[in-house]
Amino acid sequence: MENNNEVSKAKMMEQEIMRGRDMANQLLQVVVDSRNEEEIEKSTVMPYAEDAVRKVLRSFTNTLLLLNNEDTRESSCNSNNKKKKSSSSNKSQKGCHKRKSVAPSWQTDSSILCEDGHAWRKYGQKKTINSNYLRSYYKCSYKNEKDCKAIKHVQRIQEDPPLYRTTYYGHHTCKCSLITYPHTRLEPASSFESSMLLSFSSDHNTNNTLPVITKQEAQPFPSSSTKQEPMEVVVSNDRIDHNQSSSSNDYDLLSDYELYFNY
DNA sequence: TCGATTTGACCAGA
DNA sequence: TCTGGTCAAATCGA
Repeated sequence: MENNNEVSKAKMMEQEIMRGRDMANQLLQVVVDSRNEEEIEKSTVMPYAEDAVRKVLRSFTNTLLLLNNEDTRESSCNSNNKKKKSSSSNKSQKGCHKRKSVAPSWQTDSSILCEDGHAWRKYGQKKTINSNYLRSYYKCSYKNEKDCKAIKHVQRIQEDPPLYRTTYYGHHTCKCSLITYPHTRLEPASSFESSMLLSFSSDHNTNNTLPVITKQEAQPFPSSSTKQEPMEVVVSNDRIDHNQSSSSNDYDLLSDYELYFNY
C-alpha cells in the first residue's frame, strides 16, 4: 500500500517535471523566435534569457534522469559492465556488444524531437521489424572524453501527425549538462535556432483562446546536422511503464501544424 | 581538413 | 535463426 502511494507520488512528480520541461522548451522557442523578429532591440537581453531557458531545460532533464535512475541504476551499471567485458574480450571485432536487456530510464513520446539540454551524437540507425520507420541511436557527445554512458533511441512511431518515441538509457556522468557547452552556444546562426518557427493564434474552431503553435521545424539537437523532415509541436510525454497506446489516439483531432497546450 | 552522419558488417541475446 | 545494438569505414558538409 505504502509502496503504491510512493510510486504514484513519484509518477506525479515526474509528470510535473516533464510538464515543466515541455513548457521550458516552448519558452525557448518563443525566445528564439522573438529574437529573430527584433534582432536589434533584444540582442542584448535575449541571449541571457535564452541561456537561462536552456539551463532550466537541462535541469529538468537531469532531474528526470535522476528520478528514474533510482531503481534502474544498479541494473544499468551491470549492463555497462557486461558491455565492457564483452568489448574488452574481443575489441578487434565489430559490433561485439550484448543486446541491452536493461529497462530504459525513461521514455517520452513527442511530435518534435525537442532539445533536452544534452549534446548527443548519432552512431547508428536501423529499421526494426515492429516498425515501418528507422530507429536512430544516439550516445552522449562526451562519451569518450568523460566516459559518459548515457544513450538514447529515437523511434518514429506514427506518420500523421508525426510522433517520435525517445527512450533514454543510463544517465549523464559527464556533468556537461551543468555548464555551457559548445553545442548550446548562443550564436544566432546555429542550425537549431534558425530552424525554429513558432507562432501563436486562437483556435477559431473551438473558441479556444489557448495558444496554438501554427508551425515549427526542429532539428533533433543543436549539435546535430541531421537532415530531418520538418516536424511539429510537442504533444505528450509518457513513461515506459504506462499504457503506450494512448499516445497515438490523443491527437486525431489535431491538424498537421496545430497543438493545443493544456495550460 | 576536421567533425558529424550514414551505412553495411558483425556479434550476441532471445 | 532472427533481430537489436554497436562499431567503424566511407561519405558528407562546413
